[in-house]
Amino acid sequence: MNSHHHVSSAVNCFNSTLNLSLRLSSITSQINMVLSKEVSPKELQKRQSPRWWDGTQHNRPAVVEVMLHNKKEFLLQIPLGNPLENTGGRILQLDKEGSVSSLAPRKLSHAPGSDLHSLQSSQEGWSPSITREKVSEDGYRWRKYGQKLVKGNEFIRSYYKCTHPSCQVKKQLECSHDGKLVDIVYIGEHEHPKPQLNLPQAVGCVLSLVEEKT
DNA sequence: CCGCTTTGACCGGTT
DNA sequence: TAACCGGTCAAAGCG
Repeated sequence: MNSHHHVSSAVNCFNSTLNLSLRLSSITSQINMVLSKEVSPKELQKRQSPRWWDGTQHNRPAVVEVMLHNKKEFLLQIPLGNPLENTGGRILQLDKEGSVSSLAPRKLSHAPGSDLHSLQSSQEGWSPSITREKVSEDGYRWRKYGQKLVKGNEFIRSYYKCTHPSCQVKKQLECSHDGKLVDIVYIGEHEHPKPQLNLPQAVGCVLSLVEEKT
């Protein structure tokens, strides 16, 4: 629970940071993203759309190790000059052994009423439950408005909008065939409180940063 | 009936 | 200019 809280805080903190960075991207010189584990620039490039950076040396992101809430994290610093303005930051979720997961396979993906259940059940360790619950891991409600298999991508990308009236925040996620969450992108920032839930911590897998380095 | 997902079509930016 | 591609729309279907 404590770790949940920490994770949640970290998520919020970095979502804000990220979004702010994006907004001010014309001024700032870099964007930070939180990675669940260290990824090579090559791997990153593979996962990102080519629009993010062209893979040339000078555009390579730097992975920086930091301590965050007593946890070891990896920050990805992306040199601007990449057209990130419209895309938002990408938070990679490279789960190693299925620690993060649970998007049901496309057909089954209905998971109705998974709203609170999966969240609550996510107390075991923390199965992130980034499924299609209305109230998601980050505490907001999302509505899916599309999905697509992006060229060159191994997995299908799903598009979600925040359901809060007038909120324009979107997110994209990619899940592997067996339902494991692979990738999340948040676009924009919420300027409204999270919907009311009595969730202990609507934590989720926004970051699979639970490396529990002790 | 309502809110959501699904999914093919469409749009606009990029090459 | 056209082809390509990622993102979005919206009708249909579902629970």
